Amino acid sequence: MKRYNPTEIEPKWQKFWDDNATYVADLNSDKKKYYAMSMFNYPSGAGIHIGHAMNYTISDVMARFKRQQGYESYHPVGWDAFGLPAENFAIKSGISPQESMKKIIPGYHKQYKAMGWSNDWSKEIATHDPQYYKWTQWIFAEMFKAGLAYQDSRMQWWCDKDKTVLSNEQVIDGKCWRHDSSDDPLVAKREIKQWFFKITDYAEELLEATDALDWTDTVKLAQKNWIGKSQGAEIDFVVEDSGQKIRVFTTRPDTLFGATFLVMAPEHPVLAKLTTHDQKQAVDTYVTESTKKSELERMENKEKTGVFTGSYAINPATNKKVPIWVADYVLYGYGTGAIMAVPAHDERDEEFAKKFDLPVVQVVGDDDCMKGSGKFDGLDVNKAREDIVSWLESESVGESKTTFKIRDWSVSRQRYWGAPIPIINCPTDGAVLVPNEDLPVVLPELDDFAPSGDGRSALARADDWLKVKCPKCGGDAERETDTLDTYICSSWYFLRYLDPTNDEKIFDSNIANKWQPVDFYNGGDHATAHMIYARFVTRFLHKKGLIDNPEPFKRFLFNGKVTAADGQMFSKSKGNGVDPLEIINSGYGADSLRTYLMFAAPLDLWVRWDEQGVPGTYRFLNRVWTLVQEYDEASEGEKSDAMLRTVHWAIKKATADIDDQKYNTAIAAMMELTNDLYKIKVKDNYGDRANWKFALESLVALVAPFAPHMSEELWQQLGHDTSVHRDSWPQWDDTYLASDTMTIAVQVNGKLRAEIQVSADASDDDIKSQALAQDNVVKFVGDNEPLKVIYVPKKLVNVVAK
RNA sequence: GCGCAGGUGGUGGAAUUGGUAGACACGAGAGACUUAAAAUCUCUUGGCCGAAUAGGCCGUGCGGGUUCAAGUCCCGCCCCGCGCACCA
Repeated sequence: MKRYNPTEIEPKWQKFWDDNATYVADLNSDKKKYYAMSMFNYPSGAGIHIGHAMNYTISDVMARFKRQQGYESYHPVGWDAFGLPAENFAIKSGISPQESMKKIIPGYHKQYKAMGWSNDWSKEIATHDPQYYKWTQWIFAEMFKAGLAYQDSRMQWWCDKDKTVLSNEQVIDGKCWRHDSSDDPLVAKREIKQWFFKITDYAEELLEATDALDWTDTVKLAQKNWIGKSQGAEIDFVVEDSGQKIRVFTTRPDTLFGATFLVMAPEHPVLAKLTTHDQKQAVDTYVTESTKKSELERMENKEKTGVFTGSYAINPATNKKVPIWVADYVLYGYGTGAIMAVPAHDERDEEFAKKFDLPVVQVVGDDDCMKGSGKFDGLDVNKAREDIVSWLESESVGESKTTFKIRDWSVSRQRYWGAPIPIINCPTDGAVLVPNEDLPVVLPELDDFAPSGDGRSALARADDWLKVKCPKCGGDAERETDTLDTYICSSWYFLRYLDPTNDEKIFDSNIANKWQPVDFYNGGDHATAHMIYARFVTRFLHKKGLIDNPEPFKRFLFNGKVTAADGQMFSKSKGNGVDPLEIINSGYGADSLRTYLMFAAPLDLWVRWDEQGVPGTYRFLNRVWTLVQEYDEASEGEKSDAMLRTVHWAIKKATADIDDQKYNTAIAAMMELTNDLYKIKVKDNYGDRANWKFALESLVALVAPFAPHMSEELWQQLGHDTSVHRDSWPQWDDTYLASDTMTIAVQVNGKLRAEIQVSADASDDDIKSQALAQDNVVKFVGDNEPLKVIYVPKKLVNVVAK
């Protein structure tokens, strides 16, 4: 008997699938989900593509496997794209993941090398995909034409390790998203001129559309919080003497009469103007110190700090003088960067007022009605809010205003890799778009990829590439040296996948509309950034009339991750990671690992790594294997249909569970089926060839999404010459699930006292009287007449007695 | 602080959404095979009483409640985890 040996089987089928990629991906099959799961035949799929992400090893594993498979490089779009959803797209579009991977692989390693990363794969030479860059650049160009891409100089997060700016979304706990280990530095802010996408223009509609999404509430809420809409008013305070206006944003215009001082952010541009001579030194010192502090330090220090500017403004409602302070608890990036402080009705202002002994004036009573607010006294706060805003507007000292927390998306990166921004900077014409016919702008080959040190990328040194003629005036000009955030690439790859070879346009709308939106998108760690960007770009393309549906993903599941046994995240610096390759190569194989990761817990739960887990699923796969081997060696014998009931039950259960993304219970059903078949084969010794063939084929096909290699091998052994991954999903037949008898639980006062077997067509009364006749029921009911007998059809009888 | 999701055996987790709690697996124990071990196969495994695969009592974080019936619903606590966090 042949033994189960993953080390031998897995490479064999990997090669087979590589050679027959389009054959495996069958567009016409309606077994989408099944395909989606089983398609990805790289062993790395164990860790990544079929569920729980082993978070820290993603890059390494991908790179190593790409190299094993003969690919020279990979890209984040790559691993995003290779996930479950990507397989979906690959299938829908009729191309294989391998094929799509070849399409979408811009360079990466060169930059890593430049960063001094030590991974051996960084030695590899990068390749770029001009086609993919071309359409990413085209999106930039269209955004630019629509006024949605603009350049601005502002303070921006800066990662010293990558020598690049980061978006707000890429800063996690004060650290760069790529460098977030304990030994990595905190990021700081720098003033840099860079490109932005005006995602704020879409804030309102992104927010409004969020509720209708069929996503989990947690993720929807994260999106809403990130967009962070607040309604309120902007109000002008005039500085005494100078006449300078200071505009503040508040969500509580009703408390205007209680505004007893103003607070400005240290970065506020008019601050210097209104600081008095006496206070100048104190203010300057404070501003310098607080800008030096990282935002994280500012947040950690909850103790309020601040300095008086020496100036006063007039509260437009009370006409009273209120002092103007500077304090870093006011954020320059939000609202107007200045606030009216109402210590009576705002905790933070109250804290500040207490510390610096500033006046507190109550303007809302316990009854939620206004007081001390002149003609607005007695009004309900909600009414007062409206009335005060109308009054402000009529007096031209303020207006109703809605503010969002979300900022424009910073898309410039000072990295070598990534699609170059298709802009030419001309001394006379300014920023000029590279004409469409000149796209793509391809990265030049360089020997040294380190950033140029002046805040620009390595591209600044590529003279031949850099120096060009202005498309408008023909004069000498230079290319933009920033490249685009790779998040842009991952914001639309799912659309390109549908039509990956189109040279004419970004994708064909008819094809895209046929498949969009994505039915089921499974990812990790993408509750905000990626999901908001992808929604934004899709909406933009929708507005351009390229795609009907403005939302990219119908369902989104944020899968859990595997953590170390102590619950901590895997991390390189802690050295507590688990390398999927080690497990695979130690003889258990990728199939066992994949199956374990799916079996350990529901997909959205985080699981702790358990060393015993993979041996467990290996044992299960081994049992499946053995069944097929023994069947092969057994000979014709007695007829038997003992296995059919359990087979049909398992097909039904597993199919429903997989549809529901309940992979753990689907696998449990397959294990039950296997255990049952073991018991049956002892009795009939595989005598009924036809029934056993059906049973084993069904089992193998069910297991295939989780253990694609082994199933393929067994499928061939069972006499097929087509792939198990092609239209093999078994059908169940309900007639085998019907039973002549059923088991009814019998309770007395809700406690289980007996079980009875009754025929399936027994009448309710019959069942009730049988239940009442049980010895144990009689014992507990006693002599008294039962008060009530409840029969829950096909389940239980509950006798209510005194 | 705000929000979200949870709390079930020694462990990971099941439970058709109000209907037999603990599926399946890990771990543990026993047996078969073996010179032996590993592998494999079979059985046992929530706690307590009991010879029992007779039956009983207790049991889903804690305290109350609704119901014929509560892991599931309601009220009040406690504890872990995650996300956001000086957003005016």
